[in-house]
Amino acid sequence: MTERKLAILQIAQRLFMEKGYTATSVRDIAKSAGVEPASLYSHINGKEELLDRTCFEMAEKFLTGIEEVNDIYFDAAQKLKMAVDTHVNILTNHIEAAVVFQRDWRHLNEVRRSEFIELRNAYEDGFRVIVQNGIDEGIFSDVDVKFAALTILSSLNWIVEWYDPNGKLSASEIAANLFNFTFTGLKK
Amino acid sequence: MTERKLAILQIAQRLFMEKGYTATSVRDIAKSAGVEPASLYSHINGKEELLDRTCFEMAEKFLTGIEEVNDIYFDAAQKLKMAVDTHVNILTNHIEAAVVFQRDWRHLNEVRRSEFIELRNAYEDGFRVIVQNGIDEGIFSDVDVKFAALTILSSLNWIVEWYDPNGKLSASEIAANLFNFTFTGLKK
DNA sequence: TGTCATAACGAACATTCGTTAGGCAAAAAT
DNA sequence: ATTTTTGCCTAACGAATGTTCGTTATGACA
Repeated sequence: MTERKLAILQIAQRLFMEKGYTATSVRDIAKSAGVEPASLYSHINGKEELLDRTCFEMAEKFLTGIEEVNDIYFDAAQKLKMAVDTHVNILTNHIEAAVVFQRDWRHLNEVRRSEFIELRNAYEDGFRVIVQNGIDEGIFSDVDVKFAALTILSSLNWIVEWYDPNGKLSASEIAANLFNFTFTGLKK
Repeated sequence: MTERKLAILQIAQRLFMEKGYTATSVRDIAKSAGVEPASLYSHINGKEELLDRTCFEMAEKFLTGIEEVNDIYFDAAQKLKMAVDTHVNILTNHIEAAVVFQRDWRHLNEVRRSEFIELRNAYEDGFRVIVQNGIDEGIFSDVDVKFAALTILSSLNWIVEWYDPNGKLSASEIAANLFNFTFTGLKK
């Protein structure tokens, strides 16, 4: 990906975050890039490519993260800590892309949307594995695994709605708080 | 509000839920209502009215709920239980409107968006009061109040992303699970 | 010097957008 | 029985949508 193309992608992500994918026009993006609308098409295939790249690049980051955690660590408490940490880090380090990833994946075309949902399910599965591990190890209480994983992910995902890079809580503080909260909610 | 107007509003809410406010056209709504686009304007002032009503009617429901809880109950644990219960009930009983309320309030016009955010803050404040009560009563551990309230609300709000009226978990089971999880995460 | 790739341009494309105007038939109110 | 209201219609509006077109200036490389 060219430097210029990357710059355009980032501009688009910022606008998508601010106004949403559908409400952001190609002309908006062009204006922010200081270029005529038609000129964008020297770099991209179309508006949807910008959404597609954003969603799938983020999905890959998340998925790689959870796979590493489940590969490397053994103890469920450690795994949970690392998974939360990784999630919060990816999210806060790419906040614009993360917001788009969370909110606008619905506007992918049918085929890509299906693929996206599969990746998302795989990621959720990674968290279910952790919860199940904890139960098997006897350190988590015997909760509904699916529900617990979903609730943890709720807290993690909602961060995009309030995270402020200049706010008083740093990414690692947020991660620590969230691990503490979810772990206490789970442990026996 | 006329019967017909209410029907149109509900049709719009279903479509807004499925495709998002911006991606739903007046023609889509008209088609679903079995009517020509122009005919809708006998009943509504414009597309935005449908979004506006949805957002503010839901906001009022939530706000009334939390105010009642904080008025009636005394003990923080009871309050939390009732607040979670009320939230889950409003949400599951009006799932289409709830989804729109969650996702599309950003597309309100500037003035109404500000008003909406104020209501939302007031609601969050209601939860902060509960957490603070619990700390003062000595039954909750000494957490960051703002952060805790936000995390609880994350779990509650994320329900709209996965709730299935025909799923295996009923609204009251969801509420019970969520209270259990958040309460355990908070208590000393 | 001639050839090619890059990145931009202005103009235009067909389509869709939310909305308005004006009329017409049936139902409700007087 | 006459008037008014209701609910819908067809037709059209101006604006905005994503995208394609042919062209051009620039600069690297042969």
